[in-house]
Amino acid sequence: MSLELEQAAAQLAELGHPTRLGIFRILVRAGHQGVAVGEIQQALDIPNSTLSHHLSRMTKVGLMAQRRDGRTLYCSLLFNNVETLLAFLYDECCLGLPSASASQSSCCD
Amino acid sequence: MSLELEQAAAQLAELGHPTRLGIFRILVRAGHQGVAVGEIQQALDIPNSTLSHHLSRMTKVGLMAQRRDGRTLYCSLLFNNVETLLAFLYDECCLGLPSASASQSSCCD
DNA sequence: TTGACATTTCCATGTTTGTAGAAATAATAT
DNA sequence: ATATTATTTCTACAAACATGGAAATGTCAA
Repeated sequence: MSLELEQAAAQLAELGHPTRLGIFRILVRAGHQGVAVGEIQQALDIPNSTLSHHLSRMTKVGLMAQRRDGRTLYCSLLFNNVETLLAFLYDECCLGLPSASASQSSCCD
Repeated sequence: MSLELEQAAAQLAELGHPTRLGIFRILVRAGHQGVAVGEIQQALDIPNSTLSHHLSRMTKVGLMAQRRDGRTLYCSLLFNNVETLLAFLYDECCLGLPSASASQSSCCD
């Protein structure tokens, strides 16, 4: 089983949790500058230890990164990696089809 | 937390497992006609009960469906639902950005 | 150098998952 | 009826995960 697939699966597994998908959503909207952990906590209203656990998981698989500024930590999405992941899925979905390039503009009908 | 997000998270969680992502890959390539369970088993070389477990999970969240023809069961991707899922992610990623529509052609740089 | 703030690490606990052998079910052929 | 093929359900168990309280860490301000 390819490393690429293992990597994609690991990242998808992290996105596959309501709270973390919610975090993802917030991070996307925040753009490259990122959001403070505390801001995420306020938005989602969950205990700090629980949030921290989810953030560290997402960081571990390369979905986001953290950078400290004074006493607040900013989280920001690793957009490159997210795009790689989505590209993987789209390749599997559309370009992966034997006849896709020739006969169809979209495989998902 | 919205139902749409819960649904997306549930489907992503299923894709977030190497074996199941491998199944997904096979199903995509098989197109609408689908693949026999036995064929998937041969391709992945895992015990029938383990495979069956993964297939039922994927079915449960609406990623695929099964249809019997004689004594073989064919599995096929629910392409509509997969596209909905990918659209959700893409919306979150690109259209979700406040300034996306105005200033950028892609958010994932 | 004490106090407040922001966040993580540690710890404990209950829940879900992944795995696979063995038995059961379904469909077909002889 | 019986055997064969195809697949699921049952069962059990270890490993991983999710949750959150409490204590620890890092940073700044007075």
